[in-house]
Amino acid sequence: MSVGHMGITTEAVVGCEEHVDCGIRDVLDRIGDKWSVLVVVELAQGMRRFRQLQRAVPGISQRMLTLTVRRLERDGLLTRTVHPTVPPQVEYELTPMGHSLTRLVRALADWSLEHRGAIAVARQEWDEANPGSGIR
Amino acid sequence: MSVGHMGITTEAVVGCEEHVDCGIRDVLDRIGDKWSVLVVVELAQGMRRFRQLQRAVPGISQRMLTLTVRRLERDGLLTRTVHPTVPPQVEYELTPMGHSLTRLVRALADWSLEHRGAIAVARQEWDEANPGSGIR
DNA sequence: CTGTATCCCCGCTGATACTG
DNA sequence: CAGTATCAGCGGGGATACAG
Repeated sequence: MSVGHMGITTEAVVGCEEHVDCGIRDVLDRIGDKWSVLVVVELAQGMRRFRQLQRAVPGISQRMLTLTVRRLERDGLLTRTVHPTVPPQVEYELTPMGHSLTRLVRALADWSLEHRGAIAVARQEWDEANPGSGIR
Repeated sequence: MSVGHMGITTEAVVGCEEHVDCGIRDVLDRIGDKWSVLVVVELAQGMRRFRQLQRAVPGISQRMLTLTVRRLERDGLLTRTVHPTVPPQVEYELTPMGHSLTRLVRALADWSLEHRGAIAVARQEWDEANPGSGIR
């Protein structure tokens, strides 16, 4: 490995003065939960209403969708617009910061698609070499 | 029915157009836990022994370090080398796939450092606008 | 030093019922 | 439609003790 990693990582490297955690836990605490990234990915395609979001994210409950969008709104990653109509109509849309997050999420998806095969193989081999280990 | 170990994910790639999850949950289930990325970041700098890792990752317990490295080993992200010495000596090192994950983690860190200020502001404003909401 | 084995708490999440 | 309220279950993760 070459001595100097060039490119976009300089900022993170210099910001990493004290610990191994260079703000990484901050991001993961924010989007590492079960539903946030999925909601963000759906909203990356444009404005969505509550019910639309729930249909687009298979398996999410009403409660968890509410909690997820609230937290994303709190962090400034999306906006929530209430139209005082009957029936009520609430629109969710990513902020510019939310859109910047989608680029990160895309990188995650790319990495996953690129390596999921190799990981599946590694897992199977490890499980065969370590029967009954209890590790998941 | 298990799809099998040999299939390389053409199905997933095309399926990415249909579902909001393009393998994103796979990655997050793998590195979205409390300690994995921190261990990976430390190992990005080179081979480490068990005790070294524990000292480098503040707050991690013996139990969680063991579980974390086991899971990373199982997924083929690091290698575990046991030297039959007294006292025992075990070395952990990232695989090439583990190193490729490092680039992803750096992107996370970059994004975090770039936006943590804005997020902190957004949170404070939201909390002031929504007192006693219970959202965290 | 490098783990295993238990116990246990707490918070995330799902399910369900209810409301404006 | 878009939530809120409440309860229950499970699993992640910490503390501790023990072992090779």
